[in-house]
Amino acid sequence: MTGHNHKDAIRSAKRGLASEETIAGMAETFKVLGDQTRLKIVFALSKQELCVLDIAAVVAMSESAVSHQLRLLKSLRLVRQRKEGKMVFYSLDDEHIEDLIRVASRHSEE
Amino acid sequence: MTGHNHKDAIRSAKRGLASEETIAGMAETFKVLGDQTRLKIVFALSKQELCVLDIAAVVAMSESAVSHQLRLLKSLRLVRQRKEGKMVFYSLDDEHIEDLIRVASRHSEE
DNA sequence: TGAACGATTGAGCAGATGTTCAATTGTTAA
DNA sequence: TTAACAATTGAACATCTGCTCAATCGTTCA
Repeated sequence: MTGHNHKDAIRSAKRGLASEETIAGMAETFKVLGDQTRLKIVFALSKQELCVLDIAAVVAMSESAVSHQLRLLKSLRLVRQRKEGKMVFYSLDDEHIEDLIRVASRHSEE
Repeated sequence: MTGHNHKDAIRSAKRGLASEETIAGMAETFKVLGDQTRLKIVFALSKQELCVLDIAAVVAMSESAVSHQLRLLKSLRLVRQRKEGKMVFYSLDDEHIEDLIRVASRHSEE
């Protein structure tokens, strides 16, 4: 009689689940960090603001590729921009992101 | 003379960057959590072990879709399996993942 | 044995993703 | 004004992703 009660297990597991909205938000956050180019950009900006060309140099990607990714990061409010002459400086606009990166890097280095 | 020194900015930003290997590992972790189905599976398993059918019920996906995702989660060692009769019970196999979820959910609920 | 059940697998497909390339915008300096 | 530079944009493209569907495997039990 070591049976498994599906109904109870399902009910209990559903209770532990976050709301659809929260899940969607979390997945979006993870997804945006789940790309090497974007992750490097976020890393680079965590120390200082940088212009697009500098970011491109740091992450070793084309100016255009970086610009596309910055647009995405900006639309999700992870990043903020400041214009100065013909340059546009980007910086992090989300203090939680650095926490996530810290936890994940600890995890990856084991 | 409020000029911007590209060389210095790039050099300094590069220093702050994690190793290619670490970046790749982190991106992979974020990517695997950056999908609603997988995120729900991880959520569900954070409370208790569950068989495939129960997981499918909880995340409201087909048995097949869930099985495919479980295979991926297992290959990345986020999840572990235990056979019992004709059922296979899955559970979390990575204690860091729950930290990440905790941080991200705090982030998403603001 | 064979029917039922839980789980896995592979092919196929539609949609999403990330980069490149070329064109373009806006700003500065000659 | 023109040339050079920084950045952005859109189209095109190849690749990747995640699901469905049907077939299959393995186990239990009638």
